[in-house]
Amino acid sequence: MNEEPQDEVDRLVAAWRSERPDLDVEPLQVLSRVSRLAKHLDRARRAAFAEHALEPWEFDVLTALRRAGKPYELSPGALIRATLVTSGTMTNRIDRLAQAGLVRRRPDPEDRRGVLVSLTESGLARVDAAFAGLLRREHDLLAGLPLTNQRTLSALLRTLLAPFDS
Amino acid sequence: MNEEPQDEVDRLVAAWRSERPDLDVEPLQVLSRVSRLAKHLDRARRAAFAEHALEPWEFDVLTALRRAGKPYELSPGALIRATLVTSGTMTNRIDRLAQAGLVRRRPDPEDRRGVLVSLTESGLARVDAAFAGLLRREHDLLAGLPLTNQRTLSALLRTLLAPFDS
DNA sequence: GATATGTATCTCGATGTCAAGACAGTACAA
DNA sequence: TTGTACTGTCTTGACATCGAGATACATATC
Repeated sequence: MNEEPQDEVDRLVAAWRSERPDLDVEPLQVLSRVSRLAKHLDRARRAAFAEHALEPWEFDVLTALRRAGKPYELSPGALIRATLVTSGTMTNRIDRLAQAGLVRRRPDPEDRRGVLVSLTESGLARVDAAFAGLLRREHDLLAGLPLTNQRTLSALLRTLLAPFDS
Repeated sequence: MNEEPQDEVDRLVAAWRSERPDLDVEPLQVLSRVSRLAKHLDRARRAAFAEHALEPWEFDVLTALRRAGKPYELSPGALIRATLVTSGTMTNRIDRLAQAGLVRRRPDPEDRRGVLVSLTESGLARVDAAFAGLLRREHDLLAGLPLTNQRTLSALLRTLLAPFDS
């Protein structure tokens, strides 16, 4: 009845069952895997971006702008919502991206509290190259999973994610 | 044919399809959801641990020791492998946990390079309380998903995770 | 048993993040 | 139109992390 452990979470769950047989540790099967997989993905992404001399945080901001479409311009507030970081972090990120010549800041003509951040030519080129590279790598990571299974997986994850994004 | 977006990733994918129709962004359906969900989970965990005055990093180390079973003792190296952090980070974590009276350090009698870290009484009590609280919350997060679906989900995630943990 | 290579842990400096709060500007109700 | 609450951005200080390197000890090879 007992299967061989196939990943670290199988081992982790088995250890808990042995130490705390009174607890229902079933939730870990899903949620610990999500956390651990995300950690591994972070590392893989870091490696992918290194080829384009980009940090993951730089990529996050640049892609948000890229997705916005021409003129590739968003407010810091919109960038905050897109990247799930705090305002202090975003100010710092924009500063450094501007310093690196990848984005530009200008006052919002409609709201004098506001600022608009846009991609430079160089920022656009860099993010497009890095994104293509990332997709190649991510495609490889998923190679072991047939497309039908990928669809099932993303549908289930969407159910879990929806309450947060509502 | 076009469904309503149900989470942030649906919107993100739609934006990419519109901006870069030449690219196959299907991998994002799975992998972006994993990353974003992990980020939300981190926050939820942080909130759960706050009730027990524990930080997530403290919990990570303490649970690794707890799972080891009596005498709740592991080397820093084993803790590093269990938590996916670097050695510098782990030294720092152990220092602070020892300061807080939650773990104890002693020289490894078998290997004079080595050290063994173990839970104190107080550390054991804290981690057991926090773990029970975490499971309650995680159970609630998964409440929307029938157990069969949870099983499917964890099996698919395991397939993705296995190569990393080999 | 001497030398070389590997392993376990710690130290240190740089960095990115967060939380809290400051400040300027906007929106709306009285 | 004045007050009050709210919004958008930035500033600051504390903090956890990482990466590189240092140190001490262990193991393998000759």
